[in-house]
Amino acid sequence: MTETSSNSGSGGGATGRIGIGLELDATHLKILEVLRDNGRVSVSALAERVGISRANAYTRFEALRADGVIRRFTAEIDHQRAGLGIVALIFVTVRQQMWPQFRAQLAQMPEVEYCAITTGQHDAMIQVRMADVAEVHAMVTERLANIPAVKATETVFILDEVLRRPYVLPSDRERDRGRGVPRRPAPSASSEPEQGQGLPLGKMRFVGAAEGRAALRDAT
Amino acid sequence: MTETSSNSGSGGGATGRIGIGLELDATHLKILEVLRDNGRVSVSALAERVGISRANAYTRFEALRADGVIRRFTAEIDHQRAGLGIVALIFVTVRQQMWPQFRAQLAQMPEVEYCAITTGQHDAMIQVRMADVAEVHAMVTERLANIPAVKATETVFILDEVLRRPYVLPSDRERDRGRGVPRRPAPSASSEPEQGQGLPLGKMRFVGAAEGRAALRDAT
DNA sequence: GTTGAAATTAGTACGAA
DNA sequence: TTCGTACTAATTTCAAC
Repeated sequence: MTETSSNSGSGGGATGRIGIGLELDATHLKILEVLRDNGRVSVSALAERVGISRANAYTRFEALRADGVIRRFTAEIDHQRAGLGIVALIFVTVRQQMWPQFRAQLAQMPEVEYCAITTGQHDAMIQVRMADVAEVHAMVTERLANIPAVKATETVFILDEVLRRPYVLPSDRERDRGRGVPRRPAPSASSEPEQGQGLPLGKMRFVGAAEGRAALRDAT
Repeated sequence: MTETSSNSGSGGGATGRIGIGLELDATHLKILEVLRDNGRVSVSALAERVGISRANAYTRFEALRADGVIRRFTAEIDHQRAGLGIVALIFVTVRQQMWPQFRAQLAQMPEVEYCAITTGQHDAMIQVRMADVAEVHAMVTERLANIPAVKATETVFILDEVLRRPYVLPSDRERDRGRGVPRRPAPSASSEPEQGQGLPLGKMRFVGAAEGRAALRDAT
């Protein structure tokens, strides 16, 4: 069997446990880098690119998959050609007691490509792909609106997808090899950059959770 | 050489040419469906699953890649394990005349995973992955703020990524069969709620393009 | 962790339905 | 077009180093 039986992936969340089952070194990151750009390389070619032996590559490759660092392999598809050229973002305000229902309903909407719980004015952002604009409208008004957990929605359309990188890796920024993955988020003291003097901070605005959530209870 | 020399992808965007070079039939969609869920299947296994001969599978597979319907193959990575557990959305207001500069700057930010031009209150949405919250702050205040094209930003953090499907296909909606795509945790009482007819349209809100958005497309 | 050889599988070409 | 088969080249596995 040559086939990589992919695990389900797309999972339960960024807020999950941090428990580390595999210590990632620079070689692991290099492997991830290669596989991200070309998920169909043979392990032999992978070993050659990373600069390790084949057996080592097989071991690490399987370890990464078994440990869940690699969730699955997938094909990136041109949605326009596939018939789903319309992309929309739907920002949802959820009744706080009904999150489980909201999640359950979401799982039954195959046209939803992405959903994240966010801080800020809204509670969640949903990304959908549709054949035309009318379908988006139908989706929002007929399906989302009928979910009791959904208190309100706000929809914007995506005019152009400027950038879509497969999956960002730490090595994208830290080009220095030999350093592994930062095990723990550094305390603000060490990593806090000298945020300088000429920064136009005035035009920046961070939206915390509390701000939007407070108004959420009162609003309809 | 078995390796699929992936094209660059992630490029100019969804607004590209619409010209259809390949008529996609049901078999093509089935192939895409299989490859989306497991980008590393051998063509032999692919042929077996789709129900066509190996030779046919090779032909169609290569046609889909050559025609650009399949942009590339990639590995889905657990960002938490890889050391980038913090996700943030940055909504950017862009000075309309300076859109090309904005794009150019964006291309030089490898930590940006996704960027889309949207209708609505803001002009663009950027998704970034970072090791910690401080890095997001640094990114926004030091890098984005210094781009002249950026007029203002608004940042929200992602608390949980509920759903992330590889890539939605048209066939996802047509199949209500049991083994469809939606195999995500829908544990609780999760059956069909009565999809009533009364649409609570009042709580819906569509946000159209902001003023002067027409100049955006020309400037690109 | 690395190399090398054996067994298996993948990729290609060609003829036939 | 699609299928089936044979041929060639590559990969994976497993062994010893």
